[in-house]
This record gives sequence, C-alpha cells and structure tokens, in this order.
Amino acid sequence: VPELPEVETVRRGLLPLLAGRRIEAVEVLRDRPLRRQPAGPAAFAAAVAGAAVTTVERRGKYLWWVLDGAPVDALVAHLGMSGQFRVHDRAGPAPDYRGHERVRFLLDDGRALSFVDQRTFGWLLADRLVAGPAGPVPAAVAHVALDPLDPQFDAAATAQAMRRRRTELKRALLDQTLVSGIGNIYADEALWRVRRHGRTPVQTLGQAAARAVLDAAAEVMRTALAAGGTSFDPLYVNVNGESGWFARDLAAYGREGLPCRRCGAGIVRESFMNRSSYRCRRCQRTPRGLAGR
DNA sequence: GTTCGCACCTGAGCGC
DNA sequence: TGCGCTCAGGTGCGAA
Repeated sequence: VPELPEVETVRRGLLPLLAGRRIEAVEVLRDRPLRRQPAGPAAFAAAVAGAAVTTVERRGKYLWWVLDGAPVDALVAHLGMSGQFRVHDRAGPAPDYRGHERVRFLLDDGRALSFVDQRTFGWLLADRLVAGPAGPVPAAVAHVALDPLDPQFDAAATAQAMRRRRTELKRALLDQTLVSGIGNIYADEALWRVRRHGRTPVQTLGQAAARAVLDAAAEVMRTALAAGGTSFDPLYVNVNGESGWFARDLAAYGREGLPCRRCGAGIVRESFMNRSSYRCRRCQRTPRGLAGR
C-alpha cells in the first residue's frame, strides 16, 4: 500500500521521465480513475493532451504533474491502494498489466506511461493550482496538511493541533488534514517506536510526547524512503516495476504472533477503524480505562 | 465545527 | 472443482 515513502519513490521515478516531456495523447481505457473529473473522462483527456510537464510534486500521498500549455495547471494523481505508474517503450512489446491498465499517456519521446490500478481506489484529476500557505497546490489537495518530510512542516504546531483534538492517537496520525502521508503501516510503526497504544486519547499527551510520535513517524518514513519504500505488497512497485526493500525492517505491522524486536513479547493484531492494527502487548499497553476494549 | 462509520473495489486465500 | 466468505485499506461523504 503506497504511503508517503512509496509515493515519493514514485515521484522520484517519474520526474526524470516526465520533466520537459510533452504528452502527445491520452488513452482512457477505463473511466473509473477519472470519476472525480467534473466534466468527465473526455474532458480529462482533452485538458491534458498536448501539455508539457514542467515538474512533479507531492504532498503526503498526493502527487501532481505541473503542466504547461494546457487549460489546467496540474494533473493530480492519488495511487489509492494499488495504483502504479509504469513506463514502457512504444516500439517494443506492450507489457502485460493483467487487464488493470486504466489510462495511458503517450509521451513525445516514444515512450508510454500507464496508470495501472488493480483495486481501483486510485484516481487522476486535471486541476487548477491555488495559492496555499506553503505555496501553490492543486485545489483538490488544498485540504491536505503538510507531511513530516516537508521542509516547511512545523512539528511543534502540529503536535499542539493534535492535542486539541478529541480523538485517539492512531486516528489522529491517519487524519490527512492534521498531518499527511501516514497510513496504516507507518502509523503502527511510529506507535511501536514510541511505545504508545493507538487508542491513547490525544488530549492526555503532553507536548513532548505528541512531538515524539510525529518525530517517530518522520523517522520511520525517512528510513523507508532510503530503502525505496515498503513493499511486502506485490501490488506496489516503482515506475520500472521494482519493489522496495523495507518490509524486512517492519517492527510491528504484519507481525502477529511474532516476538517484539525490543522486548520479546508477542505482537498482537487488533481490529481498529475497520482495519488491522499491530502492537506489542507489553511495550504498548492499553491505556487506563480502555481495558477490555 | 468536529468526529465517526461506511461505501467504494478487486483478487488472494481459505474452508467446506 | 468450485462456491462463498473474509480480508486488505485511503479517501470522501453523509450522519450524528
């Protein structure tokens, strides 16, 4: 599942492929990724075809190509659960994407870039840029908070904002309007690092503790990024089809029944927010008052 | 205004 | 062999 490190890995793969390239044509194979386009799939293709790509940017899990010479400013992409960008040379044989290729961009250098998405939660959108406190962003991304790897990210202010919520710690970490880029995997890893239970009420955290969770999330994502993104999930690969290598380093996520790397007690899996949470039953004790939940 | 729960979607894995 | 069930989970929207 692509979270910040995976999306950043994709951005770094896309940038040299796309910067300075012109999109000659857009082929929409399936409409679903364009469900957010107000005027529909044809409008998406018409808005993007002929444009040149200036650069590729990211906030949290949202990517966008900045466009020049188009009626819109940007092409926004969210990979959802299983979205990929894959590149191939049009002169060679077409790759087998097992029927999951959704949109194909024909580039002016003879290559094709395909948006491939098995579970179809990903989407593409031709959008305009709007002014934001941290610079211009697509309108569809304006509600998304800065991520912990953004140079302008203010950890102290985010920790304060987090403590003002009336919710639980893991919910706060997953709230993209509070801090972006963190998904289920890195939330569990960050919580393990600071020995916190995901159901800890955020208002019980001191400023230093709230800050420590955010710092842990940033650190675990930086480590994963250095390794090319987490990829125990075969659905996630970079633009060349290569997997990342971080899965071997996960301390909590997906390790049900295995010993905690820190204390040796068992990692347990619990249902939370209609998904799975993993924690060490000894290092990350259930907060007082929540026993049995 | 804030918080919460659910629909969306496909394929793998499993039990029967 | 094949059917049906469960699980994976980020986002956006409506409900509370």
